[in-house]
Amino acid sequence: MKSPSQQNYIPQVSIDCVIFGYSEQQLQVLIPKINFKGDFWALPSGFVFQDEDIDDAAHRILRERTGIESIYLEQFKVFGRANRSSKEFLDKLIQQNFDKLGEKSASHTTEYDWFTKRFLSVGYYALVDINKVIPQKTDLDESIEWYGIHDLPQMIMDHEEIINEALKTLQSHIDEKINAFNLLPDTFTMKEVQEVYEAISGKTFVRTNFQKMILSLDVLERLEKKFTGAANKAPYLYRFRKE
Amino acid sequence: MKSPSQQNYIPQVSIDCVIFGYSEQQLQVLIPKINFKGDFWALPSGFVFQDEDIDDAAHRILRERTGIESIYLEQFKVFGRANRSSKEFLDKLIQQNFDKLGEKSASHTTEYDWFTKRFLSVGYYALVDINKVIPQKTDLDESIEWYGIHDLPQMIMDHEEIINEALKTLQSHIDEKINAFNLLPDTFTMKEVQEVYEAISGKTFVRTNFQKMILSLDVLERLEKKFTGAANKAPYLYRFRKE
DNA sequence: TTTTATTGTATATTTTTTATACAATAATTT
DNA sequence: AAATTATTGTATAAAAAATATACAATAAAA
Repeated sequence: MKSPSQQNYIPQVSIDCVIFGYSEQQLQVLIPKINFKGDFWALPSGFVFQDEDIDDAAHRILRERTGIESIYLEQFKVFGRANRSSKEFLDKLIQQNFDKLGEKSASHTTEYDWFTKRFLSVGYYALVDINKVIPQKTDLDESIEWYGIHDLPQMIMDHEEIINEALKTLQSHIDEKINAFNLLPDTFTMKEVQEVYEAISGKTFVRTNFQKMILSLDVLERLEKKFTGAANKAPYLYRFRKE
Repeated sequence: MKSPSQQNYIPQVSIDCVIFGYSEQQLQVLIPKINFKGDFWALPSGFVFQDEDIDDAAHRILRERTGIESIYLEQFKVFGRANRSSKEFLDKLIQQNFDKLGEKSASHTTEYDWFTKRFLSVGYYALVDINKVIPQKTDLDESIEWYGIHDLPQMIMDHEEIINEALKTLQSHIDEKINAFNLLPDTFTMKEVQEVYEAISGKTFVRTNFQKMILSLDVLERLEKKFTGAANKAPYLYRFRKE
């Protein structure tokens, strides 16, 4: 990742990504822990090159973080409160960066001017098959891991609010856009589909009616049965049909 | 309106407003004609001060243009294609501004540097009672007028796309947010409500069922009857109840 | 062969949506 | 003053969708 101090980015604009995965009957969010004393976590983020489409920038950032080439994402909101990045936090962060990048370019404090200013952040959410993701740490991160949506770590600034807004948007999109299947592997059982929908919406569904509803969407094709080894009937596998 | 060349704005970010009104059974959009040869129209727009909430900036811009203090608005999308402002168009526009603002600050071409760069535009849509609006022309405008959503003039850049996106968003919001009443005066008949809903959605509704649906929302209070002078029963007036 | 757990399918019930009929009203016409 | 007309408000019937319930099919274990 290139240093953000270079000037071919659009200034004072960042992209924050809420990367949703699914496992253990819960939505998961991929979150890096930033290398900064105080144990803080920040959403995967990046900047927009001067000659780059904003959607392309989001795809690029997500590719860098997940290793996935073709990723499903939706822009959902711009966060632009004047005081969204508290001054104290930024001061500390710059000091920390100063230590790390000191040799390279610490001579001019003005290089960091753009960073002390207020940022507008464009929020994107992504839906990925958690098994396909190989989380990529940057040199600003201490770690990058999946966290259950209801077990989030302490986020910087307004990043928890951004996650909550992403979730609300996903919940409202789930019916109209039929995008929840992006959270699942290529093949899956009907039960898994139901559990994903329940994890997203926070509601439970009656199995038989849920199946009828999903099949009426006419987007699934049924494959062979799945051998589970359990003492019961094997469920059919389904695949999302993209035309 | 202050000159955009001053540096206390967030650079390369603008706010574009789609101001919806309603009259003559059609959605109307308030659009200024820019003072620029070639007959071009541009959405009312503005910039964000460094210490200003982005929502506040949108409110400020709308106040400047409509004269209305408290206005209903929703942020709906960021437009950030790299080539969204064609170079040729901008070159012409700058030349034109150069003529107009020549005396003041034409000495330094660099003052206009920020303007030649690509902009990210945050789209907001507003809903207003068209009778309460007193359209305000700025010194960059030749005129500012209402246009039927289906009779738009030739818009610059991607502004027609922005209007279409605003309409799509409004259409999807109309049921969940119950905001269509912002387009009507304080009191109105049921028929007017229906016509507004039809103008927004592009669909027609059966009168009796529509009335039942609206009343079931439980947001209207019924007032006196309205004397029309016509040879028929006078309709009841309703008022939107804000609690 | 019986039991068990779970899936797939059918059907009944309830709720919501849509369609239709008609009474109430107020100004105009006769 | 009574009949006519246009439009609103209300009730009800029909259709569709959503929800609840029952049960058959399956495959492995007991």
